[in-house]
Amino acid sequence: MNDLIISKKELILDAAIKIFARHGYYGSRVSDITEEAGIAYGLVYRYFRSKDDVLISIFQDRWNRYLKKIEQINRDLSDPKEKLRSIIQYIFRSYRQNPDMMKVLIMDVPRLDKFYEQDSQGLYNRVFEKIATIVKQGQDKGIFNKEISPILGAYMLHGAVDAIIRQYVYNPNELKKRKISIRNARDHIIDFLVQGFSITSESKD
Amino acid sequence: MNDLIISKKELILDAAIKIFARHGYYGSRVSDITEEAGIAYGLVYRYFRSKDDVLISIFQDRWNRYLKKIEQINRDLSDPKEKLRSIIQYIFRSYRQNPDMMKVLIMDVPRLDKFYEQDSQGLYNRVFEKIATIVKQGQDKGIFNKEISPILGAYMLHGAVDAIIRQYVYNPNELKKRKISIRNARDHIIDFLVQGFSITSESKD
Amino acid sequence: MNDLIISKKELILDAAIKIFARHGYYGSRVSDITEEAGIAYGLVYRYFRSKDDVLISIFQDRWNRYLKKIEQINRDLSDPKEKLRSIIQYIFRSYRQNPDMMKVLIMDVPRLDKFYEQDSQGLYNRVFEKIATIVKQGQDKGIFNKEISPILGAYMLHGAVDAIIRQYVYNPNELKKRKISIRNARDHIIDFLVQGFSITSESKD
Amino acid sequence: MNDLIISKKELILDAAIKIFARHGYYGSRVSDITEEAGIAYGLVYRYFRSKDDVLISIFQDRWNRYLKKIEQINRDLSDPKEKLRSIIQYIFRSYRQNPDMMKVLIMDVPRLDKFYEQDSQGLYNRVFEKIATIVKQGQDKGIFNKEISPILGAYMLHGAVDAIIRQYVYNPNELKKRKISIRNARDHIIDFLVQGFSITSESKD
DNA sequence: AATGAATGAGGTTTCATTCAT
DNA sequence: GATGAATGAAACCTCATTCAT
Repeated sequence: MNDLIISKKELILDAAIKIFARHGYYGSRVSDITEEAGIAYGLVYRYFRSKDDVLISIFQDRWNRYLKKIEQINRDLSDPKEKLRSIIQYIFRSYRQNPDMMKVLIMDVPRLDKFYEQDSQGLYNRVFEKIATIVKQGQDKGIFNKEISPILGAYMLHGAVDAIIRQYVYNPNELKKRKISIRNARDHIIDFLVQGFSITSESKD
Repeated sequence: MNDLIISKKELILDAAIKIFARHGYYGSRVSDITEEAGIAYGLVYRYFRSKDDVLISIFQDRWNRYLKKIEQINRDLSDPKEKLRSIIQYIFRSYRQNPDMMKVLIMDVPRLDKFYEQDSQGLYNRVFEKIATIVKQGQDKGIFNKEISPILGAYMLHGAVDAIIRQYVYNPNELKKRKISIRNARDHIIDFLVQGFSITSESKD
Repeated sequence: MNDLIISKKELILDAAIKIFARHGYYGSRVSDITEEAGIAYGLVYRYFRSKDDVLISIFQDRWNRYLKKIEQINRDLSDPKEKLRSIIQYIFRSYRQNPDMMKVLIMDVPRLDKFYEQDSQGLYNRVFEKIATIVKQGQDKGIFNKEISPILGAYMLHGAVDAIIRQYVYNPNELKKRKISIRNARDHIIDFLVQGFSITSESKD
Repeated sequence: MNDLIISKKELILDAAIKIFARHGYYGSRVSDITEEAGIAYGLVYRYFRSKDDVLISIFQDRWNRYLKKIEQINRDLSDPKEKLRSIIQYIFRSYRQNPDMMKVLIMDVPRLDKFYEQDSQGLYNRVFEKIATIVKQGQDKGIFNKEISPILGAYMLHGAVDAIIRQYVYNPNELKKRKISIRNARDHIIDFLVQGFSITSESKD
């Protein structure tokens, strides 16, 4: 029973994601959010300090889950390749389940000054460190190319994944034209990136 | 002689880059730009339709050059690996020469509604098509893995490069901590991406 | 026994005085008052019609006491000079006992629209009439200068006293610099004002 | 010709005085001011930092003139009694010429936090020091009672004058009832206050 | 009586754009 | 072309008041 009751905070956050995804953060009015949520204008300010705060909360809520997911993947799997594959799959799954959320995370969050403050950057960096650690494990195990800086690898992995998703969100025609489905794309990316990390005959030279 | 005279339009564009880089597009006022340029408040509107238009002009100016550069690389080099290497080097060189410009291109341009209108997307897509064509050449020559969609490869390449540059711009401490210089990073990326594209013993199976 | 129980109304009033004194009427939120009083947000509205009403109640509570005090002074003393002296002493004593209250009475009450409505002005004017009557008595007894309008005298007396207290409240450094204590000031004022009313060689001309 | 052109700043200030006098500072909207001035909404913010700033400017403009007037009185007259008389006359004349202005100065200015900042308090205190100096001169000349602290005298003088004017502004019925005209009042006050300062037979004892 | 979540009107300020000179 | 004063729409946030529990 209690599970059915969505907290007001959650309600606002969900509405904000929908609205931000539609018009972008700067194109969205607080009143759009409250209207979407079916609540009174001022109520947002009982749960959030400001409009900024709503956006940052979306980021933090989501990236905390992401961090936990990575930790879980770390526990459940042992092969670094599988771990990276799992992370990428998770990102794509998140996109399919809530494309609006992903849109907001990719397009709106990084525009916000507050995102670059200590608090959020800490969380942001922690995620990349975790991914870098996985790369490092692969290197130690002799699976991944030792030439690659683990942290740079983590950034590149994310950059590549984000770029693809961004195309699906904002420029889908180019991909439809070529008949590349999102699942297709995901598998390409996994192959490409995992291979990028791997030791090959060439890099063995 | 004429080359020494910077047109007013150019003057405004240069000032805008500096200002947008500093405070972001939404954090910048038109008056900030004119002040930086040392011109009258309203003059921007003689050269540009709107504030949006200024940002889009920066994008178009730059990406037209970028397109030409890729075409030149295409003419001058024949090895697809070398071509991609050259493109990546060009992007990093551009960043080193004008980091503000790159900041604006990565952070502000893609977050502007107008960027997703026909006009700009045409230019944007043309660049990615060119890069995709290079990947295709590599595949036809038996150098690149045929499994990879050329267009996805192009997006990933750019996404990875952008992600790294974004870290240098917004989160440099993490990279300084690890003593990874920008040139270092560039070479890592080149190795990683070019290998990602390449046929390897593994992908040959 | 009942005397020890402070009614909720009283509790709110005391909290309001503290809060209004600190931030001024317009700078104080109803929630500040309830927080200070340690009661629920909405409870103020069970005891008062509005925020205005709280301030007006402070005024009325206090000025009713003040009126009674003046009446008592009128009964207990006979010399008009002594009466005025007593009134001034009472005001200063009130200030010393509850400076916050005086701050509110001097600064907030007279700047509230509602204060100028019939209801409060009646009480306000009754006090000044009482003081004017004392001046009149002095004139009739040949002690006070008949040239002075009693009501104007009453206003001036209060204006002078209020001005001094206001300085102690808002600009105490100027008085500290000159080492004038509040009791000092009180005695000066009494002398000055009582003399102002008195018949002198000059005014006898 | 130039004299006929009122600067925009002046225009706004005049409108603000009218509006503040009518509804009080907190009851006045910036749009009321611009409407009264017949100008665009945002123009206020080209000439003033904020609504606060408009009110403070009124105070500073006026009190700077007041200070100059006192200085002029100081130069032109020699008898301290005459000087005080002149100051009081000046205040009453100001009131008659622009009652709205006086209303604002008495009722709105002292409510404003900014008024208590260094800048405005400096000006405020300088005026009182000047008046105190005149009292001191009178004491040195053997005309004024040495018992009175000059600065307290200055405060009392102003407090008494302000109190009377306030009654004319907000509570005129009480004075009309008693048929006391404003000029009447002025002369009473002058007599009362100047006598308050003077050496009398009584204070000579 | 007590609580505090919910309401929503209202006002300040910002700033892109226009326009008279 | 150049200037910068003028315009006014737009939106965030506050907070007095109400109301369901």
